[in-house]
Amino acid sequence: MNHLLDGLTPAQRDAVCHVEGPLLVLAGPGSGKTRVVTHRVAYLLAQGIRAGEVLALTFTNKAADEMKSRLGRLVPDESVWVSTFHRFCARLLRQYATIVGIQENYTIYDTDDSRKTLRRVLAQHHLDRSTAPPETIASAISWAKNNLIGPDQYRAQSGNFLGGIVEQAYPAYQELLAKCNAVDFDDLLMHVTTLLRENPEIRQRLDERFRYILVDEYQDTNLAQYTIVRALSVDHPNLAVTGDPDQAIYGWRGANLRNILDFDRDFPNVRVVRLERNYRSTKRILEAAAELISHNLRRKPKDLYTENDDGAAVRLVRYNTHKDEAAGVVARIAEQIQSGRRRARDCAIFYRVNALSVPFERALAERNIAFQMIHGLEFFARKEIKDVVAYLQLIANPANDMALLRVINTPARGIGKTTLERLADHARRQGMTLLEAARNAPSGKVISGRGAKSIGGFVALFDRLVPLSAAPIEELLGHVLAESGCRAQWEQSDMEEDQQRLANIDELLSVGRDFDERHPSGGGLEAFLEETALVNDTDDWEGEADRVTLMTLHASKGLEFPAVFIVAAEEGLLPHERSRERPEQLEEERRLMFVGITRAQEELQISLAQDRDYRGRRGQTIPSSFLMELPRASMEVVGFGYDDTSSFEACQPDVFRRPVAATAKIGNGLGLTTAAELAEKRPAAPTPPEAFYRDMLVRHPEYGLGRIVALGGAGDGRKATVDFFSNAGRKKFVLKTSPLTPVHRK
DNA sequence: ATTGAGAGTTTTTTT
DNA sequence: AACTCTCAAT
Repeated sequence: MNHLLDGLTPAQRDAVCHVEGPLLVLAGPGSGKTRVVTHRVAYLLAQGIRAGEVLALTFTNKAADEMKSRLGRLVPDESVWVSTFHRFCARLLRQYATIVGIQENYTIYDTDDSRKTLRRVLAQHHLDRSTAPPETIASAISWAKNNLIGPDQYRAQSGNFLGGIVEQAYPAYQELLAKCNAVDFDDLLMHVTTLLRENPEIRQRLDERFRYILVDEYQDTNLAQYTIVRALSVDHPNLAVTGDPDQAIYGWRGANLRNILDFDRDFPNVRVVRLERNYRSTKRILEAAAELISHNLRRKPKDLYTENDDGAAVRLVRYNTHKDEAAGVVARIAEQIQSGRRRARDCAIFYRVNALSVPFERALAERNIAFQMIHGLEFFARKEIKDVVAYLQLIANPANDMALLRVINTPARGIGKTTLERLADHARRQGMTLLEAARNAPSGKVISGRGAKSIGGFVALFDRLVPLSAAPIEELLGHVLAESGCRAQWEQSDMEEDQQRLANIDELLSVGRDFDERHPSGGGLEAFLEETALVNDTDDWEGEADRVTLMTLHASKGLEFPAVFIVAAEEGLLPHERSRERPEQLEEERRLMFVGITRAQEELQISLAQDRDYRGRRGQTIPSSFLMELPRASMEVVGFGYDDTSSFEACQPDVFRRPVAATAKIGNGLGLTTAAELAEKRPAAPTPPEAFYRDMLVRHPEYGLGRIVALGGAGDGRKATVDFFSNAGRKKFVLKTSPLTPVHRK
């Protein structure tokens, strides 16, 4: 057992050796938290506690996988249940579904399905023309669920317009979910809290079963998660939570900082361990982080320190334009790679919003530096994947109307909008599911003869697939692809897009095969669907690949890199404009920057551009107010008029003038591209919109070569539709402002 | 039933 | 700038 304690500090050892009773580990960034948690689990097991009594909960699959693999190395023969909150709840509900009023074969709706369900509800109640966008209503419902306010309990404040709509929409939405035998992500948590609250004997049994519970990133828990964890720690209050209030960045998703701040009030006998020594960053970097976060008022002060070297000064750089910023950052990265001092994988670029990645992607591509982005379309959110998975969902849960709507005319079977509306009408009047309605679709009267025939064909297809539901997943998928005609449709097409779809489908087949291999005795369709619903591919960021990483500040939590570049530190972006109304939100933005800074091990640069194109508009920027809160005296400040700190203040909001001399200084001896170099690279005069014609070959800096297949509009509004030869597919551009250039053949 | 043009939207994100 | 959705025209 001694090896578990080797090399630990006294504080870390305290936490690891804590067995009975509540434990709060306040762990600063880079303080070896994961190590402490895994060693503690191993220690518990060494004390004779059975692995089955231990439950470790995380927020993300990535964190769960990380913990699992580190535990696997420490105690190879034991298997502790490590899971995300949602997966844990999904499992429990599979077992206790009927008690909370759903059936065991329930479907988990992702954001997309849940949004569609809500739209349907709004349309039915004629609320869809209200001024409240579905997005807003959805987040209000989500907020209510996370705060355990049920559909019948929701009451709008008088005079609150949005609240009034939500009060109507929420119960109707919930009813429609129930009818489809479906739950959304928030329901997974809310149903479990109901289960535990209304069934004391079940609660007690589970409390007994999970005697030792660990929760990671406790500062990000919302009321529902808090309630679940508390309910399971009544008779056996061996609850160990780890977290850092300064890294709470999910307040906008319902996380409640009070959960961690008041933990000692909930569990009076709590043992509190503080891990404040940082093993990750240089002194200079940690200093900057500490100074910044000290401006938050709503926090428990803490002493961050490190025995690491001073390291290089943190750099604060202002560039002329966003393009200069991208070129400058990338030039610096390129220089480090070329000189052999770093590898691409050592460098990361963080930004506040995804849209800011574009200039960096282009600059990296231009220099042929490999990069990976954590972003965008998740694998299981792609249309073709969702379509095929929807067939499986419908087989598993025939009440799932959303799945039926998705597949009934995919591929096209001549079942149009009118036919569907009548079918839905019929279903609603008869109180049936859409599938039931389709089965006895009254030909002639309600639905046209042709429509009824198509519907009949679909029902027959469904009936052919159902008997195969117990087959291995890969085989079932194969049948679905063949019988539905999806595969044939894509195979016959010569569109690049459809070829890409086939490739994605192959990927899905291999996911199925992998599942089959892991569940040789037949894991069950439901288990497979649960897995796909609760996974997304943000999780498979490859830490191993030798590539520069681009990601949002949010995504950076939990990671570390030798060299970090935080870009676009401008008012309105960081802090984001939508967070300026309330002081708590501003503090959260500050924490977000704190998280970003503390990812850096050796080198940190924070930058901004004086002029930035954003959302199609060009404008002058204002330096982030957070820059004023950094220890500038010990930093290297570049590009703020004169390269010294005193003039920094002159760049604050009211003054924008930039002496011409400063332009040259940006690149001076700092490994950055000089202004002159940048000017050379700037493209020649743009091609006028009229010069483009049909079938013309064009080049896009990101998507590569393509052919114009359609043109529309005139003058500045002239648009072109381009088919790219790469797998970017077909895209549309406003010619006046697009980066498209004609390709001239010799 | 498919296509096109126009309008409106655009934080962060797990699950 | 670019995406998504909606409505109208073919």
